[in-house]
Amino acid sequence: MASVFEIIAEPNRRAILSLLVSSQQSVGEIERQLRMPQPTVSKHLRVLREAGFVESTVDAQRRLYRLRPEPLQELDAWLDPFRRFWSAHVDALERHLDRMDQTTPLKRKTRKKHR
Amino acid sequence: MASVFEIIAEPNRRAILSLLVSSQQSVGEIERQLRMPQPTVSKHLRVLREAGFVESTVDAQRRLYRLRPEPLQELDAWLDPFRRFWSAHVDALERHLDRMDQTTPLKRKTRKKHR
DNA sequence: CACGTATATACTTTGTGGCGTATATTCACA
DNA sequence: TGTGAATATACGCCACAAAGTATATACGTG
Repeated sequence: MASVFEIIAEPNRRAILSLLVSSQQSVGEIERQLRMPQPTVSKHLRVLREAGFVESTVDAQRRLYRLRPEPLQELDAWLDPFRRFWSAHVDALERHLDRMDQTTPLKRKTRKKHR
Repeated sequence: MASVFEIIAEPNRRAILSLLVSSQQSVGEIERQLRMPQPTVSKHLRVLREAGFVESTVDAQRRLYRLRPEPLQELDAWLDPFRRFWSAHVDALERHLDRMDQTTPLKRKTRKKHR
């Protein structure tokens, strides 16, 4: 399992990531909050760790897992060209509507600029 | 196959999406540019279409596929809390380095504000 | 209306990932 | 040092998705 995309394709892993966004958690805490069996949690954490999504520190018998930003930033970067695509689309739509404003000056709400 | 995440987990599908970001393409054009067998292209396009990533119009025997923004915007929205997380981290790091600047006024390059 | 092109679909096979169950490891503490 | 808690790992099983091959469908053109 290589890519960022395959890692986050698994719902339980996404749940774990979302849980860790607020603060670090031990395996047991994750297990309880997400109601999933302990081996499942450990196995997914292993995958996440090896892919760089999380890191852990030892606290006696507990391991505290916390988020690392890099892999999700990579995903964010992948989205970039698509963002350009859809903002271009919004622009085109707005130009279209503005043209309609000129041709048919009716009771239309004032067009607001985006961003 | 339900979620946006599972859809984009497949490398060939990501390749198709990246190809369509510039402009719409027929199945044959995709087939040639990505060097993948025609049934493979058609099957992935089916998945992408049913998940709302692409739409097609008929041009005689050809079908022209183009991108639709919604599903990837959904992914973008999912990333939101994580963006807050890592920008908080950059802030903390900067505060830390700024503090070091005060305590050890050495030959450090001038700290630049981000964003 | 026969033929070639473009695309979609059906069927089978194969590889892989996730889960459950059991067990190993590590640590604190009595 | 033995016992229980917390976590990790090993193994077997099953579901599912991707790919390949073959075939069907739709359309334009001679």
